[in-house]
Amino acid sequence: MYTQVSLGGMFPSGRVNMEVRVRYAPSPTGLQHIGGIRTALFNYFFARSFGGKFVLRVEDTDRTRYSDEALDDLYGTLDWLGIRWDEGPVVGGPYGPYIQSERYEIYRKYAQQLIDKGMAYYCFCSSERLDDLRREQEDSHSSQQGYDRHCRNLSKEEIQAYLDKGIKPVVRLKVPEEGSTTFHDVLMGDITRENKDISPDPILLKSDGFPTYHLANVIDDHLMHITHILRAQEWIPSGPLHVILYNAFGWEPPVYCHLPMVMGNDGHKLSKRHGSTSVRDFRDKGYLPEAIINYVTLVGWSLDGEKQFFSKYELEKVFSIEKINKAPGVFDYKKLDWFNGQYIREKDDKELAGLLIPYLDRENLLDGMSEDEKLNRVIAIVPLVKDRLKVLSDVCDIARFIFKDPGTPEAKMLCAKGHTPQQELKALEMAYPIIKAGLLEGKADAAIEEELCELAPKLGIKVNGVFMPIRASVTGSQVSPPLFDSIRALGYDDAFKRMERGLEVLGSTSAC
RNA sequence: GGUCCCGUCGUCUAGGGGUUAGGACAGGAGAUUCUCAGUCUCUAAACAGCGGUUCGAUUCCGCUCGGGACUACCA
Repeated sequence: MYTQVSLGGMFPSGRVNMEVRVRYAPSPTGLQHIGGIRTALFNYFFARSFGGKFVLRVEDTDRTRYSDEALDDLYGTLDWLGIRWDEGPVVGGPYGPYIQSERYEIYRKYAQQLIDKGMAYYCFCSSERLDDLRREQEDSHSSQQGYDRHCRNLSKEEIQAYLDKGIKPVVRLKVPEEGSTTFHDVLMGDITRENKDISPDPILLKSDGFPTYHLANVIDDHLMHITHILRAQEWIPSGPLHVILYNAFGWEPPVYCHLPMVMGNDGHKLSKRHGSTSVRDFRDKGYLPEAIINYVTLVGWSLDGEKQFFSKYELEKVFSIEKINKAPGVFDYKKLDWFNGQYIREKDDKELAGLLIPYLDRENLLDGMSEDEKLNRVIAIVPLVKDRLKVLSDVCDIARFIFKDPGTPEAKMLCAKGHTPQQELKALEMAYPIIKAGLLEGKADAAIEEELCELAPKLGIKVNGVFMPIRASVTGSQVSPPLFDSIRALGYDDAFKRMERGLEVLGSTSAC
């Protein structure tokens, strides 16, 4: 036995030198899902790591669920993530069109080919009959599931009779009733299924003339010279079916690699009820593409279990299919938050300011400022917020007090934990002149801070009790960025006015 | 119901016939500190179970159990 680099199972017919061509083929029926985008990423990285081609194909053969918005979202999302496709809609390519609805005639032609070969047939069953059949099977717990092959052996005359009646047929695949079908999966190994357990004669061409996924995907993958199919594990059950189709056409199937699914914390397929699932949602909340890419590729894949930060560029080099995990993975929102925070902290102030402005704008906090003013003001506050952001939109809550008067605070708000309004009134009365004078004289923060701290023992309260009434007066909140920085960001005049207002509130309060 | 896939800390994972089973997030404790973050240190936490094979299994095999997917004129 010789040892050899075993890329064997990874290439069709063991051809190791061929160009890798993969595709991401979503259907534009909704916003791009985190799970879908992970499939796109895996395909993209796999292609890049082999210097191959990443093809985008739009599977819009279900015209009832199609939406323009979904298509825009697909392009917008990939663009935002920085995932460019080598061939596909917009950019074109040698095997187009890349939008399935524009390939209508192609599918009809190949379906006819199968009919001519006797490997597919017309079916005239009404959807009512099919519904009844399904219901019957369910009620009787029949082991026989699916279509009963009613039209499988219609004579020429019978077919013509139906056609004459104007009934629009569907085309069904003749799945062999005997034997078994095996396909190879890079991760899973060989997967075999008895032919009798394969969906009995699935529809290839719908009555509207459009193909179903099964037909379209096989034809397109072949015509587009796709070498590897990386798709979600939910497709495993139809793997043998697709192989039967390839065989029926006399084509060689590509190499399969079924990706583990992305689940919610309850172990079910990630869906809306678990939280945000569309990339657009994450983008709106202020997640960075770097964080999404990094985290999402880490569910179901890891390099060595140690390294956890990966740029897109690195992944294009280092991604490998054999390191994909077989087991489904739970999408951890908290961990995404952590990654996002890490990437936010890596930004320089100017870039981060540019990212933050749209969020501040969205809440009208920058009204009346020119673009230059906005940039300068926001750059100035970035140091205060940077460490406190999990998502970009957090900036609004953290920095709102700088741009908008929080209004007269409640007395309770002004009191540190365990301190009475009387104590806090005294504290603020004494602290205010110190801080005002200190700031105006340009004293060092540390010096002012020391003076304020010395107040605490004199008043018999905690240091926190000295700072809280100031903080809460100025920011309208018990949590804020560091006090002196906050005051400077706001401006002395406003800050002093708010402290005076705090004094009034405490002065007119007896208890809280 | 049938078919298929999966099974290491709560979560993402590394590892693999003999290891103190490693890392990260989340959790807990502490340090820093004007609050909140951030940062640093420490800590708790796993091989689903049962049978084999073997000198030795978490690792290989089988079964059980658990979880999931599919079972559309949707993809």
